[in-house]
Amino acid sequence: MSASTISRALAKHPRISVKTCELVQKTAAVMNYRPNHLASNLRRGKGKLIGVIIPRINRHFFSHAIAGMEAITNPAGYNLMICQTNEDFESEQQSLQTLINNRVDGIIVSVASGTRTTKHFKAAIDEEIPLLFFDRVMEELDTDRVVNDNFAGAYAVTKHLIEQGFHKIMHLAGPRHINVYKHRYTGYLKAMEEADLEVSPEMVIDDCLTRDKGEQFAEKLCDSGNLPDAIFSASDYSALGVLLVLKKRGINVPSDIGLAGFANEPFTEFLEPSITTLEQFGEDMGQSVARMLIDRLESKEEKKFTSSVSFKPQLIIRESTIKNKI
Amino acid sequence: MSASTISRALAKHPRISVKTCELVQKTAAVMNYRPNHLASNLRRGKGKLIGVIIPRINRHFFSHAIAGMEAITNPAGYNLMICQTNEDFESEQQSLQTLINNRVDGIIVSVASGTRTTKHFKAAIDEEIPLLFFDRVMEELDTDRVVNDNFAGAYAVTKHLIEQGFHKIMHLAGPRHINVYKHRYTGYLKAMEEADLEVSPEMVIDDCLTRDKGEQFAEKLCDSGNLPDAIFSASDYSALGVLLVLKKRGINVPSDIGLAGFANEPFTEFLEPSITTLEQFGEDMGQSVARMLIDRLESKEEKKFTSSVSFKPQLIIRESTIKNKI
DNA sequence: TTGTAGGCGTTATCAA
DNA sequence: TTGATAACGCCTACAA
Repeated sequence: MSASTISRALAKHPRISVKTCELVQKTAAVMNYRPNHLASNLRRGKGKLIGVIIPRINRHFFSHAIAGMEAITNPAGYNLMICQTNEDFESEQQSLQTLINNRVDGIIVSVASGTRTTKHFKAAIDEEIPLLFFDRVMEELDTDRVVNDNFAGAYAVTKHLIEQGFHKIMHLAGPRHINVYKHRYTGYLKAMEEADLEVSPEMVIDDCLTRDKGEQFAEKLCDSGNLPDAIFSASDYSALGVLLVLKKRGINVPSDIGLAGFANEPFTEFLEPSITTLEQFGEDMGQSVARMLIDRLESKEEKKFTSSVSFKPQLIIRESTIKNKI
Repeated sequence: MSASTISRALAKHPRISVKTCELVQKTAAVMNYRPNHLASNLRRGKGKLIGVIIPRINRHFFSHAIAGMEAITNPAGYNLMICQTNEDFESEQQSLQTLINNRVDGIIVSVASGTRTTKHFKAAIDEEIPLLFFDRVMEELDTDRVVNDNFAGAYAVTKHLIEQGFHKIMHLAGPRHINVYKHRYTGYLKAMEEADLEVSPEMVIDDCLTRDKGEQFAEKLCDSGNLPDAIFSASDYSALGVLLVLKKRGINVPSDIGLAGFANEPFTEFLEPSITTLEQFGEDMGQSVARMLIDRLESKEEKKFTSSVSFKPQLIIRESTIKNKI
């Protein structure tokens, strides 16, 4: 029997008799045949490789996202090539080149905070390598994407704070050129506006996403003596920093000041008080984006439109925002 | 100029003139030549692929380990193919087959807790695929490995507890057929023995590694009314479970009972009291094992002996074991 | 429905 | 020191 017949039988090609097909499959199993992916890859010019560019592998959200992607890509025969940018633009640019040189089948990107231009992504687009964004997107580019509805999340938590009786609510923000932080900001604004609460410029603190930054901010805030009713931080880490300083200073959360974060980092559950935050379903999002890419890669007709999936973060209400214990 | 000359020039083959070599390099750069890894892989019969089998990607320790491995393998041109076992033996066996079928260059394994036999690893050894163990090893197999010195870690923390005046110290243990938990157990035993402290069988609780198990254990313990002086858990998660129950029951840590965990999970720092534990340097360990594998793959002469690196966990003393605050 | 033949890009071997 | 050739194993256009 010729190699081509076998190849076709194994690939379940339609123009092959059922009998032959079954015979081949059985014989292949018996003689423990394993197709050589390397040869197949060369022939097809594709490596069954998916590139992933993320800020950091070992953050809670991203490690869960990777787990989700692997869960989809591995059984489908694709490998992941994972690159970390550490939020650095140069590194992102370089990772992209590496992936292109490796002839990856597709690229999933979560943009570094240092990135402000889309030029480097053109290289992938020029090579006709499908480019998908995950969580952190370049909104100017019309590509497949899986994101969080950060606006809804921020809106929900701010509204919750307001309903709890907090009125002067400050916001610890991230760089506004990143969709994620922009939307957390606008969601906050929207909720405040709807409640007729004023947001003066000094109520929004820029570039305050880390524990250190949160601590510095809280120290200054306490020194000023002019406390808000509550603080909604775009990051659990800066919320952590704030809480630690407030506790040190003897300011009670939530009775003196409410506090909420974003991302449901594991530690938020165990702080005292536990911190209200938003769960982001990283694993599901990872699965979703991987499925989206594989669909695009394996669908017969070229897809002419882009898909966009948005996950709604889940508000997790904890002690730090429940003003009046029952 | 012939393809072979160019190939040799690019590979810096010794039998090629310096002039030609330079010319080729320059020309390649000018015309933006990118070698096709796929073809090279086929020819060499190797895919520059490293398989990784771990219990779970998204655990703190393992996600850091992966980050460390990527940091080494990526620049060296290797990709990682990551498989999760979820501690299940079947899944481990299957992952191993998948990796072998993918013609990986080498395999790094952290054994699932469900695994009790080494038979399935023979397949990799038969195929002459280098097999390395990471953290969780099969001690019967003589392979390259990178591990924690769990004995030293457990010994150190137990000794610390004893020095703090805790004498009746219980141990929450994991499955003894896994080196990691066996050594945490024996390290504990050794420290107790050296201090002439008795360890009766009921002082060692088997299969108590999760938050749930820790809670169940603590409930029973409290009901019994017979509290030890301290508890050393082989897992931060069961230590967490214990702490939550003790707090609920109004038992003070550390003044009523001391508590220590293992692995320095991020939440241990923020619990109240913060928990004494051991840091495992996952990222460094990941780098180390990746380097070890690449060395083996790329060294000219076949290595005839196996390497073993042991990292010493760092004792991190926190509130949960400081009996007398100053 | 099946077989034949050629080529994907690289590299090892042999010959020049 | 360089060039020609073959082969890695699979896939597909074309022929039968």
